[in-house]
Amino acid sequence: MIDWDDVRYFLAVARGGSVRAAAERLGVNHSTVLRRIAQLEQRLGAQMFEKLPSGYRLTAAGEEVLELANQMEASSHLLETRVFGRDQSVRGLLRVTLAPTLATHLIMPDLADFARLHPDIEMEILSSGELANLTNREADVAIRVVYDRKTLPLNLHGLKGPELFGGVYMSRDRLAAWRAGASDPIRWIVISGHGIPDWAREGEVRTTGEAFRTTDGEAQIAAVRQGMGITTLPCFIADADPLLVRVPGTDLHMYGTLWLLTQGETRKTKRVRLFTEFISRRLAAYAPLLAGLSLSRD
Amino acid sequence: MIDWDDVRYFLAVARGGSVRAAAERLGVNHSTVLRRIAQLEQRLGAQMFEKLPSGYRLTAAGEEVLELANQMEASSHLLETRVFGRDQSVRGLLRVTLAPTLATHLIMPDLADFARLHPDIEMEILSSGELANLTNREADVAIRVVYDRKTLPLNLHGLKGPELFGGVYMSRDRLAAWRAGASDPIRWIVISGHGIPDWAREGEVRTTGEAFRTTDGEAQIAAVRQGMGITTLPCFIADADPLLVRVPGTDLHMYGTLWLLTQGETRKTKRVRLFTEFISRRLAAYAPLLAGLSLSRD
DNA sequence: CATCGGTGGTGCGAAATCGATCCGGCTCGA
DNA sequence: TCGAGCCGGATCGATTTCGCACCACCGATG
Repeated sequence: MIDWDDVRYFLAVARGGSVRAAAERLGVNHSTVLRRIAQLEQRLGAQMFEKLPSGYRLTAAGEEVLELANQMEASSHLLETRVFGRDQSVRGLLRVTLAPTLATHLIMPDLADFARLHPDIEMEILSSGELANLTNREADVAIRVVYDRKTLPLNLHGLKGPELFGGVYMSRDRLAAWRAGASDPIRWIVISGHGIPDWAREGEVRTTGEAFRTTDGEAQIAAVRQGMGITTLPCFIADADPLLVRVPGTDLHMYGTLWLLTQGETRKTKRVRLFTEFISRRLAAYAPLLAGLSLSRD
Repeated sequence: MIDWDDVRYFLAVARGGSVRAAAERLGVNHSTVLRRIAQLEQRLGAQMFEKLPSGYRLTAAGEEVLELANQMEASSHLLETRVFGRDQSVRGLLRVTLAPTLATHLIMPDLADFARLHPDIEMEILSSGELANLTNREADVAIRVVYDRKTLPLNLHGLKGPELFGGVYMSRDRLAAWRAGASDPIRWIVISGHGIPDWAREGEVRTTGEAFRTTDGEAQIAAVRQGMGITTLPCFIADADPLLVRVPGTDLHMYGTLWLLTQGETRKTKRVRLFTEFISRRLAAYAPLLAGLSLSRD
């Protein structure tokens, strides 16, 4: 096997026309160039230069080598430019994964702010349903709601965020109608696969009929806004929605805790550190909202 | 400027999955690999591997490097083969890879003849189990048994040889004992991982008990010679063995076709042409033996 | 629980590489 | 004609690199 670095010396000689010129360009002693060219020729079993008194001149074989050496150089340059300082510099790609509801209802404005603040960071938001795998480097940072701290993967580094509370909600108009004595059925709205938590059944308003099942959270919100019935929602979504009110007689309940998760080596990069610091400050500011304590308008 | 040879080390680690595996593949000490990877990462200013207890794993930056390192390797291989292809002298190295059974039981005498005929050609026979990679120039010529022509690599040049047949064999003494009424169990002898082909089950002699499994072909032959039972073997091996006979009532079956494979530029060299012409003549002469038609002694 | 085979990491002495220097040959122009 | 300024090549001591022998760690295994 040839020493790839010898090809670099070969290129310098082919371009400089002499061993000494190549040595100067490479910043090494000319005897080093001499030895490495000799080594390359010996390993390839071919003469690539005519050793003239006026310098080194490419042979026919050398011309062919030159072509492929140029290819190697091109790849090497691409390699360097693409990756050089990738970790230290701000410039580069940052992938963030989070739950869709968090993205659309809460922190998308903050992501936008961050992107505006750091135009060199190419951002990719992965909020497509299921959890991305940090260990496989599908994402660099994950923002997750964790119900039980013990379920956190041990190989990830976690930064604890504020706690997230949920409540029982219904349409403001529907509640008014119910108070006025309307007898239309009020149904439970649930996402398929999920049940109705016990703590949500204690309100004054009684439901009737079968549950109304939706496929995802957005449809669930739409349904409750249309006055379809009662559902449980995170406070930060429902409290911010003027069409929704908490069902009288119900309490809040903790959904879980927000965690910023990063992984191994990627945590050390500048981009990831910038993002985690930024977003954790923003999350901290959201703490009252997330806890359901910001009912200024009600 | 990075040391281009470090990229070669990088490739080995990326493929081997660990520093030690890469070191073995490169034929150097693992601490050397460790140092050169560290040097490359430092010069590029980026982490290319996560240093896990289970080994080195590519980071996102490493994935990008890998792509371009592969390009460099491709150019390097082309460079080597191109130069080698220009070499028209008889003197030099010629590497041939073939299946171990072919080497030991059939064409080693022919390789010896060729070596005697061309003392200036330094020969290297690679018959260590797995297929050598011609594209990486691990070998110049490959002699392979090909079961399906479609599986031939498209980038290689193939010269078709004779067809290879196999049969069902057992020990001559064992068959005589069976005919005399001996009731000792006769077992199937198979190489671990291989099954018993349907076409081999049709003979007069019935097997009993569990299969007898061996790790390689040589052990298989030794077992059948000891009268352990019945097995399938290429005709050119078994017909040449006076201790073995075909099981009555069984037919021959085609194993595949012998192919002489050469690669790109190396095909043009004098040494390779000399060898392929020589060995294909010898193989053609073996055609009856390989087809199982030379039972002069039975 | 001990063991065993795998991993990455670390000093240290040996070995290979490099750099400085000198030498001879060639060319070209004063 | 002769010396300046190139060139490649050889030698030798300094420097870097490498291989070896360890260590700690982890996971599987008996």
